[in-house]
Amino acid sequence: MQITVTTWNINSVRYRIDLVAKFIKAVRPDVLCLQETKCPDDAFPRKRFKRLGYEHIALNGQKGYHGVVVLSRLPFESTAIRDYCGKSDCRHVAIVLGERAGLKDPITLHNFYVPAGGDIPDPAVNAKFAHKLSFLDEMHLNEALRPAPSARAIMVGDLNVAPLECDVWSHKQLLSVVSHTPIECEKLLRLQKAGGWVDAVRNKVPEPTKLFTWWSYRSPDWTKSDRGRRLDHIWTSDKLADRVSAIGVVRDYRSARRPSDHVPVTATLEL
DNA sequence: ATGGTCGGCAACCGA
Repeated sequence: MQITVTTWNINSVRYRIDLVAKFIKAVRPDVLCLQETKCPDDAFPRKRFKRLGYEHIALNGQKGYHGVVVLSRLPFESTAIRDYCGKSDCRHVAIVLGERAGLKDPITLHNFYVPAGGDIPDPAVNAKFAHKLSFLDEMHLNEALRPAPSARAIMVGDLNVAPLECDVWSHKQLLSVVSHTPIECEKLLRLQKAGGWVDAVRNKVPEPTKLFTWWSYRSPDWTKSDRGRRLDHIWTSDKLADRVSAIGVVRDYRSARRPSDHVPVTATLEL
């Protein structure tokens, strides 16, 4: 049995619903995890996704900001939402795929949207950066994000950190740019290690090959200089690490009409 | 060195 999982920061699911539909028709992932849906749950385009084959939907959205969702062709056993940093700002949703999806051994899947952190990389003067660091600390300490060595789990999302030198267009020029500062890279890699997570994307596209999933809107032509960053991630628990057979990053979606600034990242698992 | 662009939602916020 094969399962494909996609993560994509869509920057308004309603504004970009046709682009998502196009991606679905081309790739047909079993599980589609979106971030920055910017959509209250009661306004979420459920019917459109059901028609596209995604009958099972785990929502955590709100008006205007942030928001995450897991859309699944496979039925799941349960869903969970957790608040971070004492805020109900819709940055996490989890599901468990189990018997109903045809899996004897269940898989827990977490979908995250880590705070971007603002512009100034100093928590003393920038509350947004302080929030981001606290969020990463809470992820580090959360027992639910430390699966047992025998457990099957997946973590995806816009983690808003490009932790490796080859995850950014220029390591030196981005050392003091939020998303690639040493403190956030260390915190992300620390929680990855503490949870026993394996970077599924880097297992397939190893260092030092550059790989990006995001290009700023503030660049007249993103293809000319290719100044991207790898902010979107797919990790698996150690138990699943050798089950990942393919990774796809579809850069073309950055060139779509009315694109998101992020592109979809897809993992194929052989179960 | 600086400013550059998005979407939501109706003046700026968050990115």
